[in-house]
Amino acid sequence: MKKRHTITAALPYANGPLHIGHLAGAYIPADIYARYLRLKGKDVAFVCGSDEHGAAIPIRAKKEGISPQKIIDKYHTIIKKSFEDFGISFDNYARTSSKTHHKMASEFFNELNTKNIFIEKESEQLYDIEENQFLADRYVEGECPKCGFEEAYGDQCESCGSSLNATDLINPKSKLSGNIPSLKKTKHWFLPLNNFEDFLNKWFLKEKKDDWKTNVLGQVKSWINEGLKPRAITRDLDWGIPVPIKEAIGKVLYVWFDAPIGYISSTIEWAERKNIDWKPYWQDPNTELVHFIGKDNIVFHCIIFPSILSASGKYILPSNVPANEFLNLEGQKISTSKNWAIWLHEYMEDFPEMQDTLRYVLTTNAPENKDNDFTWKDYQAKNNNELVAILGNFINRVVVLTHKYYNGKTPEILTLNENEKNLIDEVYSFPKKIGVSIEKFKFREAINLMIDLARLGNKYLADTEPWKVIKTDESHKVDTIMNISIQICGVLSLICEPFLPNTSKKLKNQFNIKTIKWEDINRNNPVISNKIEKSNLIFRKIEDEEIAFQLEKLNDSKQ
RNA sequence: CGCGGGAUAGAGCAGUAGGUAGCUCGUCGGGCUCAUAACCCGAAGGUCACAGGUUCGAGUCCUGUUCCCGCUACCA
Repeated sequence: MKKRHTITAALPYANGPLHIGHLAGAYIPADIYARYLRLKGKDVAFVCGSDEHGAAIPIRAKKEGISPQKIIDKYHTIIKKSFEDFGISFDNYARTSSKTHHKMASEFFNELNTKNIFIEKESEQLYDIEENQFLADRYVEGECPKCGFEEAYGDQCESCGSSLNATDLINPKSKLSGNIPSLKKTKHWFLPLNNFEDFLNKWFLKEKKDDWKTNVLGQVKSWINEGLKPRAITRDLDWGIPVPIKEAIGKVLYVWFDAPIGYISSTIEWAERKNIDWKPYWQDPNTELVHFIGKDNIVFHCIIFPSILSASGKYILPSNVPANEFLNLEGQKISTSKNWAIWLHEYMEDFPEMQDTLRYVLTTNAPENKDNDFTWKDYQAKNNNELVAILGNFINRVVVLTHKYYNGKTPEILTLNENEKNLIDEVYSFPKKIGVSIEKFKFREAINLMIDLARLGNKYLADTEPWKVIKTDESHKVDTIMNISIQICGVLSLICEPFLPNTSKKLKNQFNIKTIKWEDINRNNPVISNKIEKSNLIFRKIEDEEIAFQLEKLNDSKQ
């Protein structure tokens, strides 16, 4: 029985397009992991989808003067396209507005409600009489009591950053009508996380979590140690999944209650399409569940969602949550509202066919342990000095030499000396080493190893100098040199697949290599064919002007 | 304010059973010329945020301080 792996990547919120931070934080690492496991022959379900509920979407819709449905349709389409462009290989990309998801989330609520897991509490909340609607904190605007900023939200002041209660605001106004909100009683359903402290403690103590990232583990432990409180999982809002009980008319499920369930509904959609049972992917204890997220989502994936899953009793828990830190851009925080970002759909227009370059740069510079900075200059340097000069150039050298000396036909190995035997051993040790790094979620380390193999190839050519040897080559030494070099290219074409899927495809075509299982890449099974195609360069240099243009564009669009 | 993470060569990062500080890029010098002026070799460059402490010995352990990021429960 093949081991099952359920891999999730954070559901992107469908109120804006994707930027490089999204890619670096969750989607590229998740994609590398999923592709690698598939190459190992594992049974993988890699799922994601658009998160289309929550208060921010109707607010955005109102601002743009269109319906919330239009907003989510628009951004779902853009987001989905970006994932396809960048080769994020989801088995299914769903949306939380789907029927499947509404049904699943409602069932979850009902199941836990029937089991009396929730508690109900009444509280007073701001209400807009004219709109006949309760106001989520985000719907209330007013003067910040701490800094005096006049457009503070009910939950937070964007100016001074303090957390607020909507009732603290001076001169509060409804964002819907502009009216002064009044207070009205309302009832909500709460998930009493305090009842889950024992479960969470056991879960974290029983299983050794030494392999979890310190940032994730530290955060989770601190939350548990501080003591957990009940958390409201319903909202007074008209956008979302209706709370599926009679007495809760006009209320919807809190977006963070339904969103993680979206991973499950996405898996269900996929399984239905494939006509297989989805349940083992979420309920078989032998399945390994991994959530890829950014550090802002740690509490939801390590405390709240596991509590919900355990309350149901049928589900497995994540075996790891390798959350990344944040990626900054040119020294500043990426910000959608300030338009300080590199949008993926714009990148594709400016750098068509160069998605692997961005994948490469974002992987080598991934914020695995701490916040990192993306700069255009670094992007250019990594492309020109590493992808072009080391990987692309090595491939090109081998292709050119093979065509020059052998017309594109692969020569045979005659004899191997001690150095070459060792070299071949080393070449075929890379898949294993890279696999170890990927399984530890050290993607930066893994991709550097991949480039190291190209370095090894360059060094081998420099050391053996076939262009000199060929002049007096009575013993056909060059045959062996080129055969080994071609094998290195072959191995590269296979092991770069998780990181650079487009490049891998090109290389496999050029060297006539078929995809084989990761474990089968070994010296008993030389990765080689008898013919090599001539073809275009696989990477191109990026000129200074292109970088200057991007920097200018970035600064011009800043708001 | 509380909690968690981070601070290491010009830049980006590794580095815990505590034992002469590493990698990539950049810079400088040399070699090679098959290759996208690419490749290969060598060198320079760091009081490991700051201040104390434990120790024969601290980037690594302890205490305090500073700065950056996140969380702090109705933004997602």
